[in-house]
Amino acid sequence: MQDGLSLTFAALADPTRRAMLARLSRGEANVSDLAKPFLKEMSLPAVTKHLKVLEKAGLVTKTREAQWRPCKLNGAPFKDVSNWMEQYRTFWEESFDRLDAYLKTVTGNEGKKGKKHGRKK
Amino acid sequence: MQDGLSLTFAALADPTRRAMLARLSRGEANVSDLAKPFLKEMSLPAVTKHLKVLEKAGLVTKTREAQWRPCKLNGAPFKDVSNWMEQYRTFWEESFDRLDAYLKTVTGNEGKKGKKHGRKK
DNA sequence: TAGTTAATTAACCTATTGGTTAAATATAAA
DNA sequence: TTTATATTTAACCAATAGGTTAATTAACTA
Repeated sequence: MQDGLSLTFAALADPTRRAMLARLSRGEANVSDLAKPFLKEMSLPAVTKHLKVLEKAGLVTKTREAQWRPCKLNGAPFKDVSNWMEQYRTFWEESFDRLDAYLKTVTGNEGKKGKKHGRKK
Repeated sequence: MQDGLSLTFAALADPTRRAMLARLSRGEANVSDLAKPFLKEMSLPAVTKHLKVLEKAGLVTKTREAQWRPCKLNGAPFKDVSNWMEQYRTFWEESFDRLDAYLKTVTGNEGKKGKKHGRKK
C-alpha cells in the first residue's frame, strides 16, 4: 500500500499519462477519445491500464454513460502536490537567482571552504 | 531513456527519497548522514541507490570531500514541476470552489450543479 | 604499513510496471 | 436475436525498481 503522494507522483511519471491529463484539462472525454492519440503507439488495453493508474491516484474520475466511460480531471491530488512543493519554493526560486544563491553561501552558517563535516579528531 | 519530468516525478514517487530531500532542504549532508534515519529499515547500499535516482533526476548534486560525499539540493527540477503544474492550477483551485459549494449546501444554500465541461456524444 | 571509516559496486532476488493478444462484458441498435 | 461499438479482463512477457549481502574502492589515521 502506497501513500497518496507517492501514488500521485508515480502516476505523473509517465508522458502518456501526462498527455491524457492534458487532454482532460480541455474537457471530459471517454476512453476511446483519450486513447485516439496513442493507438499508433500502443493498444487500447494499455490505455485502460494507464487510466487505471490515474484513477487510483485520484487524478481522474470515470463515470458511466451507456457503453461509454466519460472521464474527468480531479484537481485534489494536484493540490496535494502543490502543498508538498511549497516547502521547496525557496530552492527553485533561488536556482534562477544567482545573486541570491551567492548571498546564501556567504551569509550561511558554513562557508564553502569551511569544515562542513566537522568530525572530531 | 526518459524525459526530465518523468525522471523527476519518478524520483519523487518514493517516501524515502522525499524524506531525503526534506533533510537536504535543511542543509548539506553526506551519504551516511542522509542514511542514518533509514538504517533501521534498509541497508546503506539501498540508500546509495535512492540517492542515485535523485541525482539522475537532477534533484541532488553530490560532490567530493575526502572520503565523504556532501550532497545538496538542486532546485531546478522543482521549477520544472512547478511550471508543468501551472496548467492545472485552475483545477485544483476549482476543487476548493467545490468544497465551498458543498459547505454552502450544508449551511442552507442550494448548490447548483452546472456542467463545466461539455462532452461530445 | 596496517587499520578504520565512507561509500560504491557486483551479483542476485522478487515484485511491479508497461506492454502484448485474445476473450469477455456491457450497452445500443437493427 | 443478432450485430456493432465501447471497454475491460485474463494471461502472459520483458524490463525496471527496490531491496539484499558480500566484496571493493577511496581516503584518512595510527
